[in-house]
Amino acid sequence: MAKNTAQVEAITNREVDFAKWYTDIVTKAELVEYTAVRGCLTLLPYGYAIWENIQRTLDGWLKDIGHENVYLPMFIPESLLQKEKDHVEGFAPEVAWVTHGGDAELTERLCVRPTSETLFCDLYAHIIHSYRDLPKLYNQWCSVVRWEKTTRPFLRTVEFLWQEGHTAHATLEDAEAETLRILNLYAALCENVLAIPVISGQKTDKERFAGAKTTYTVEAMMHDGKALQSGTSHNFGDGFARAFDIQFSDQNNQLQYIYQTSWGVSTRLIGGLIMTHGDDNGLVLPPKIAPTQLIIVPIAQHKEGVLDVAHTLQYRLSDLYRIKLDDSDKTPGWKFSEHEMKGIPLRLEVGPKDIENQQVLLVRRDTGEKIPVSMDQLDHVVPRLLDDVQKSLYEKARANREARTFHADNMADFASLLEQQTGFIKAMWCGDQACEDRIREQTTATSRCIPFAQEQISDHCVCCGKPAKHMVVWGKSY
RNA sequence: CGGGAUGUGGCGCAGUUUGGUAGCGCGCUUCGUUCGGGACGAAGAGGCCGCAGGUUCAAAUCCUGUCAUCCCGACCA
Repeated sequence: MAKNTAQVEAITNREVDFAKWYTDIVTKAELVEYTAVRGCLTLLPYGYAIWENIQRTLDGWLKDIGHENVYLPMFIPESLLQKEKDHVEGFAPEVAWVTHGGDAELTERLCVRPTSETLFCDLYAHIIHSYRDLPKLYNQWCSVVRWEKTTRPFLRTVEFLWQEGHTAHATLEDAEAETLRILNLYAALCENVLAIPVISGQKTDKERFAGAKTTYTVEAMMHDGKALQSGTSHNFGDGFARAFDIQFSDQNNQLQYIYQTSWGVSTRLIGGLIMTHGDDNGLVLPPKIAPTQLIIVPIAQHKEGVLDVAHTLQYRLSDLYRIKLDDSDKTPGWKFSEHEMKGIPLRLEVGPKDIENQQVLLVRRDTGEKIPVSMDQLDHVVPRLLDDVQKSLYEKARANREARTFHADNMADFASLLEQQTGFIKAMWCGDQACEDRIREQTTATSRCIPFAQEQISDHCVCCGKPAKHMVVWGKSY
């Protein structure tokens, strides 16, 4: 069936200009509104609702495995930020400073938190004294500020919402287990809820978090083949503990440094959702995260009985699903396009003819497939379709990633593969940062991660030819 | 931070070259007719032309500065 051209022209074609398409979606789907401050966006109700769903899901999971939420200040005294050398070097260039309170200049300037490691360390130094105080499994939902030079909605903004978990443990092994436990949680969030396939692995030293011993990551591939770092989990070892002097007495009354982790996901995940599933008609949301899972569009709603039936259906289904009825006075065609732009997974059309036949028309957002369903079958069909949309979106994204993932055994192949198309390159690496730097210079690709699922592509480094240590996934990133 | 582009009713744009006091489409309001893929008609409302200086009798238009947005780099856990 031919699509009406008006709606196709409404947003930039995805294959023609992916960046423009993306910014069209974030505004036209009413996710964000630009503000007077560069890089700071208003999250509109629909965008914020997606975040609330992500938040609700992850927050529940974290609490299930013993984490507690806290809230620490948004200001960090300069002296505190300075305590861990690598950390401050990593963040100092992009922090915002508060220098005045009212008219009075502060004796010590305060930075607006770019992340809260230093505050958590300060806290832990105060409240951890004994092995009985461990572990501490704290999480914070907040916003942070990083004075980024270039910004893009959701992907990189000056202020953004996130959760940051900060945990303290008695041993390195406990910290490592926590780091990986959270990484798995992030992978599950991405794959099972957001339908975004990810590659779990370890960051190279070059890409590691400032002050961390080890950084793990879940890396996703967007529709255009670029990588999106979707969540990170860091094992700090006892580095911060030594810098902040956080010690506890163990069972043998010996003073020991604590071992710490930190981990976070942010509203960047919403950018991931858009760029993974969206199409030329707008956003496409997986049912598990969609603020509205099914939209009811009455046809000829002014006619006797139509709205009554629509309301009855809404009432009947709304116990189990997030449902809305659009009884505004727009035309049906307008509503179809609008709710497609918003990515609502299922549409239910009901009009006079349907009522006569005791049926409705269900339309899938992901495929456009139209499915007539008799009203008494709805309770069975809707959950099955929502489940199928969820799975299809994941499979489609996975297939795209596989189609854009290549192996390279030498630099010529590496470069020419990336010239032909954007995607992931799996290639062996010797572990030397000089090779990592050279690859970036020659191809603009960076190491995304050293996947846990290693493959033996060859036995030598793709760059220098020396014996290889790891298979690394490389790609251009957001 | 470097290179490029763009800022004109809510949105998208024309007008800038050649200075003369702002226009189109969509959207918005009201009424009527419509309603299974962004309906139609009629009547309305809405703009110190991003901001600040300057040149001029006169600036959306010329000059300087500045801010913002987008693209490409650099930077970025």
